[in-house]
Amino acid sequence: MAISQEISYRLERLILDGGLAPGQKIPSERQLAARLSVSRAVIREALHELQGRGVIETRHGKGSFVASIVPNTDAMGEPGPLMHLFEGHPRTLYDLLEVREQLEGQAAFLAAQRATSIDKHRITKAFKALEDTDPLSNARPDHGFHLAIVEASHNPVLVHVLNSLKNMMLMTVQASVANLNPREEMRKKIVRQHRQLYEAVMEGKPAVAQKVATAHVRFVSEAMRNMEKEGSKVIRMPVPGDIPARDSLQNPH
Amino acid sequence: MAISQEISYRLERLILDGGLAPGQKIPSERQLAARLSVSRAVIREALHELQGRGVIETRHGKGSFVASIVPNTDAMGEPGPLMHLFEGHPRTLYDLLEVREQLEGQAAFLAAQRATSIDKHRITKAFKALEDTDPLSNARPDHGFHLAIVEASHNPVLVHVLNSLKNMMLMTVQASVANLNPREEMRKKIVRQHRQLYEAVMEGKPAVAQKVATAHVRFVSEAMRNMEKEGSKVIRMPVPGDIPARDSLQNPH
DNA sequence: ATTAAAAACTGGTCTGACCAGTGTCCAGTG
DNA sequence: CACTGGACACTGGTCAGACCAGTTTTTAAT
Repeated sequence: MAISQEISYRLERLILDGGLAPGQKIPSERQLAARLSVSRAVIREALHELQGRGVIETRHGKGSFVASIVPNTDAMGEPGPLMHLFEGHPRTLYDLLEVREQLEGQAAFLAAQRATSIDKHRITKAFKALEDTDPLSNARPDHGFHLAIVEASHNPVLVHVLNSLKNMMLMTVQASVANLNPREEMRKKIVRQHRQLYEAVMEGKPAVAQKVATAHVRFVSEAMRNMEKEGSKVIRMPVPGDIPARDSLQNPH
Repeated sequence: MAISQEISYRLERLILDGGLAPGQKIPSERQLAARLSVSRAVIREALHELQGRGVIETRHGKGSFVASIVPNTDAMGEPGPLMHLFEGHPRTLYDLLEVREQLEGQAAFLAAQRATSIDKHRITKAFKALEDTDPLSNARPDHGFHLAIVEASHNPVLVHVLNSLKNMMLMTVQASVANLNPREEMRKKIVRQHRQLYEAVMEGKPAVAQKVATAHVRFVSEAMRNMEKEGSKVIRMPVPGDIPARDSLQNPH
């Protein structure tokens, strides 16, 4: 194996095993090169590898620093090996929505087909909560409504996959409702879509439910696209310097 | 932003957006350096970054190659977040196929819509391998054919999700082809379905491709259901120490 | 035609130089 | 005295050319 890779592994293990804390500065390239008796080039290559892996961040004139490790582990679903796809690639968001469009439609279809009276009760409850809520803070009800429908599909695999996708979205996007609702026309359209979806599921019309749900996701997706064109930042990228405050631990002056 | 990062970004977008297909060779470092008017060093740094991100693989003396998207990263021994769903619930297999039906259809749709000439070449190659193979041992070609189509969709999220589902299936089911092919009528039907799918994708008929792919999965699913009724064991419970070859995706050599 | 050596690729490493940001520290200024 | 400015000593970023080490292709001898 190449030297640069051995070094990148050694450094990564050093970091992950706790030898170096997030935000902490890594020795300079020249120091590492001297210390490990290799050229500066291989050090730089090793560091770039770690950089690509998100383990460190490098700032011109300052040095390289251990990146804050993904704060996962919370009750939410796995951060996933997919996360790296997002870094700097807004397009992936739309890939994601493209898939969601399909699955959300299927969920609606199955829900309309299989929902039991208990499911329907839950869906109704969630729907009313959605209607009664202040548009400004209705991210949670919105989620709850869709979740109720997905669960009514009685397909655990579907539930899991959609849940994963949603978690991935939450990590990259400001909640869509929070972005879209402020615009009155859009808000009204979304409310109508929700109502149509609700009714189709309750009345047991799978084909209609699927169509409405698919259209709903597509609508949201395109709305985001437009907003992006208008300059609003939809994607939230990891920005250097976004890893603040930890430096204070480090520089004793 | 540093030049090396701009380059790595450009290359990655090129790859994800379909300019370069998995397994394909990337121009040599010296060529890239000359073409982009930068030193070889920055090219190497950019490539190391992509390497760290798992986008490419480099082999001494041969060159750098686009990695099969979503190869592993979480691989090796991970039981997987979903595995617990299966324990003692054969039904989940059909839930899984239900979802796959939808996604495989979408993949076919997108592939028919977006496949580049390179994609088409790979698909054709996989298809011919499928036709030329002894039905008894054609689990791999079958997999390769479907994978080629999915990757031609140029939606990394879709690739990842389907790959996850497929891994789950491999852990629970004897490869469907191995079960189904012995029955001559079924084998013929499946071969015809494959051919239809192939032609629809190659001729750029998204709607047809989607329909055929969906029908194909459904057919396999129902065939399994029937076999189960007849007493054949389809489900294979996960056994410790089983964890079969996840590397099934890895290509090029 | 077969085979073995040679040449022409590929990536991997080294060296030493210079450019470009950042922070420090000290002299000269008000 | 406080303050500003600039030299200087860091940091990473880029460049050039050389050579080593695998791989493939071409060539030449059998």
